[in-house]
Amino acid sequence: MTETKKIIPSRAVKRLTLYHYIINDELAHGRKVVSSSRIASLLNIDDSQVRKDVALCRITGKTNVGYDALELRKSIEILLGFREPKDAVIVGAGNLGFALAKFADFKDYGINVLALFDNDPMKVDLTVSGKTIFHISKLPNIAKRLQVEIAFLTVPGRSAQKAADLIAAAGFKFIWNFSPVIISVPEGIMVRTENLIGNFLDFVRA
Amino acid sequence: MTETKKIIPSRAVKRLTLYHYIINDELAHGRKVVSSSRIASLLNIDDSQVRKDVALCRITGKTNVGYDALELRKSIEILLGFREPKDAVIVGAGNLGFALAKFADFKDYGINVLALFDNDPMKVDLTVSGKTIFHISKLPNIAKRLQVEIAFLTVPGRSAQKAADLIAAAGFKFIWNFSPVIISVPEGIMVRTENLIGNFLDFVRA
DNA sequence: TAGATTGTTAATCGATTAACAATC
DNA sequence: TAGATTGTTAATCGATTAACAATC
Repeated sequence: MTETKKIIPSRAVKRLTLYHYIINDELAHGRKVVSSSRIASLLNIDDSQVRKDVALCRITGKTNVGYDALELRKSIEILLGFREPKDAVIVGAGNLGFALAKFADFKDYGINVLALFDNDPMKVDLTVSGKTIFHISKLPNIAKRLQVEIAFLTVPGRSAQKAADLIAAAGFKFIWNFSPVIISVPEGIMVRTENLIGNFLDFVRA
Repeated sequence: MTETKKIIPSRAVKRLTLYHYIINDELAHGRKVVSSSRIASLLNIDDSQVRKDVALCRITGKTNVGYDALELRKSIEILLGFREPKDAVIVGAGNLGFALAKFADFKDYGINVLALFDNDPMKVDLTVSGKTIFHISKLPNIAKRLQVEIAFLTVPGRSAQKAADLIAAAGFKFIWNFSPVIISVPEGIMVRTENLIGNFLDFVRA
């Protein structure tokens, strides 16, 4: 097992998600058609880039008009799997964990948060957006019972590796890491580090 | 004014930030030297990529040994401007705003959060990590007084455009947008949308 | 029609990877 | 020395942009 199949380039997945944001907004404003140049100008990208990405959806637009917004939205949802919900748990019930647990938009994109975990006994049994906080020691049992493979790691950097070890031992396959630390995991487990600081620096650097 | 000068490629900035995470960890474990292959294997990238990025720092390693960890760390800090703190405020004092306000690591990377803003009167005058929450109506005054140019936008999607309008009107130059919405701003203001959902989908897509 | 927009190919651009001489 | 690592050039790869015929 070297790599997940990747028919759609990473960049395209990210852009298509942004197109989906835009189409939602266009529809909310009563616009039923959206053109490649409209999307492109909102994102400051090339319009032929948009058309190429849309081609991945296997739909066709109307010459002189643009794309049917509902049709394009639906195609993106199918292509990117918004309609095949993926379960996840959050490890670290701090503010960031709470924010992700409460993030209503996740559901629209097929991300289904089931529960939170923390090592603070004071937090255990509280609920956030209807999701229970469990003690971290329950992670292996509950993970197995719920068959969940995805963990969001929202603990402080100094605890990240230890938490990752627990997550790995509990049989998870994907760790979405929000801490500014590179964690090591056994072969076969995928880690994605959300590099907030790097993104910020790339953004504001003079 | 079309574009900020960009001597260092975006990708390199992000990778160098990750190298910094790694060097911190290596030093914490008493390792004073770090090689390109060590960094590369932790990040699953090519080792010549690492050497190329390091070359941007204008330091040289030791053949047969690697890079001096302290020297490389310092060079990255200087190159990326960690030592020239940038002030910012947070608009939206929800869980995500709180998480960013409390995120201790920001300081190490030159990100200095001064205050938070919210439209909920109940939150006004509370403090988070020593930072005061002000009513959103105070944004123009305080922004001018503090000379701050960067705003982190952490309100829900449905309020994002409205909040962005206030931020733009208050004279900010950079908006780091965490909501799943593409916001429109006047010419001359930079927006970066942190595409969490896109990143997630790119990560776990089968 | 004239004008606007798609779909797609070709050209350009930039980023990653491979290779290897130089070095200690 | 032998082995490991850097620094750098060349080769490859992939992504973006330009261009334009086809269409309504």
